[in-house]
Amino acid sequence: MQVRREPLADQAAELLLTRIRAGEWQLGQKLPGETTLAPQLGVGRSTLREAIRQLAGRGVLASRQGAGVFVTALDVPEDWDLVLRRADIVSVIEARTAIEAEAAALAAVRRTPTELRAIGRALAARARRRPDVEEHVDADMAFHRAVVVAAHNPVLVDLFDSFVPRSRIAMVEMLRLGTAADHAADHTAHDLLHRAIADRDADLAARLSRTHLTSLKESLT
Amino acid sequence: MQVRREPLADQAAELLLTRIRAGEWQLGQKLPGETTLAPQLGVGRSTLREAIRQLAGRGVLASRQGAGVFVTALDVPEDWDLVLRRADIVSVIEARTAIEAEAAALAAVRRTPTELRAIGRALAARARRRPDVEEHVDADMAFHRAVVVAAHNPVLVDLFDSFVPRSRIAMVEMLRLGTAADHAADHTAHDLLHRAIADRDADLAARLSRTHLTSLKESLT
DNA sequence: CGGAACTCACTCCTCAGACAAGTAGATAGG
DNA sequence: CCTATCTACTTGTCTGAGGAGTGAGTTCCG
Repeated sequence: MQVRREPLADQAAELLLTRIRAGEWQLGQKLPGETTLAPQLGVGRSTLREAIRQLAGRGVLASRQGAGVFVTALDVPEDWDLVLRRADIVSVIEARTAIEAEAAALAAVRRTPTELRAIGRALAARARRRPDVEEHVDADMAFHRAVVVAAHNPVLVDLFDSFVPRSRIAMVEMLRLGTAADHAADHTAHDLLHRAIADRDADLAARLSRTHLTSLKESLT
Repeated sequence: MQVRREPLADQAAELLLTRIRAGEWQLGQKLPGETTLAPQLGVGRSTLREAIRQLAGRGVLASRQGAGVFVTALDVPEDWDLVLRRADIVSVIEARTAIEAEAAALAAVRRTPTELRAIGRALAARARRRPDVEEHVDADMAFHRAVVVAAHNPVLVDLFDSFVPRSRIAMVEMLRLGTAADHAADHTAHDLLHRAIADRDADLAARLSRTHLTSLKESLT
């Protein structure tokens, strides 16, 4: 576990948010002035201002020149996509593992012939070599999505879709940074998953999904 | 309507957002440096920094010291809770199965002694008979949540929490409509899960979670 | 030739100080 | 009592300086 050095402004924002949630300042009330609050938190005034801006962007605070900074909401409608974007990539991959393994098992049982064909087409598209990294990642995502769609569960599909942006960024980065991508082994793994779903082998499909994503996780740490 | 003088930082943030949405910088790409962008927008560096912080709070931008400022999203999207409320309860339970089975396996590996004790306490509280159906459901949810928390993965916790309201409604309904609830068998199933996590048996923990939720799903159809 | 260690330019991060602009309560005058 | 002004306090903006992390190019060694 790496000790990530978080910017002071972010720390200050989090600290403020906890104090707001704790009820230190009621809704609509004014916070202490910047010149009071900054030394109290042990940061410079500009740093505190950046923290306030950050919370303002999230809708928690609002400042009025000459008057002060006011609390506009105590309960942040914790936007789900925001959580994902901020989250550690390892946590995201683990959640993806849960979703996709389950979906693969369900897909093996429920897939229609049409969906099976769609998975096969996505697999073929994925196998084509591309010079552009992003295109390859997109093709990979399309294959995985086809599997999830075949599970006939809209909740799982929505979950998968919400994971895509965050995973995409991480995978593009990983491939760009020359992490040795064993294309051949990668392709056989996907091919096996395709066949397991074709054979209606739910257990194998889940296992294959799991091992594939686990190795992805390990290559990211 | 009076000409409301908007702070420069807010104007800069809006301007940046429109340029991002216009596709001037792709998703995941780096923005020009502060020293370049500030004069270009006609504002000071600190003002630009506050604008960036504001967008960071909204999840559109993310800055990494030494590297630059990157686009993390082009738009802030839909409401997740709405999707769940509309969804079929079977789909929700299936998604819960995916999440909780994975979480149970991780919890078996990662749980601290404190967390194990918390799970035990939740189990004891759950065992106490209650006249009120809702209280029993809440106690059950608390137990399952304790397991997910022990998995040390904030994404899984948030996912679980988002499933709670919908699941709760369904379970209360089910218990009210006299669906034979075998309390004794139910309790032993939860007790076994507790022990599997105590014994660090990840495989067993996952299997127990899965069978428990599967039977719940079948009793709902 | 290949890879590891180093250098260095570039980036964001933080602080301090100064002044401008706006607000709201206190105050003085009608 | 009402109004206009004053004034202390607040946020807004800019500048300049130095600290710290990143990543690409370079050098050095086996």
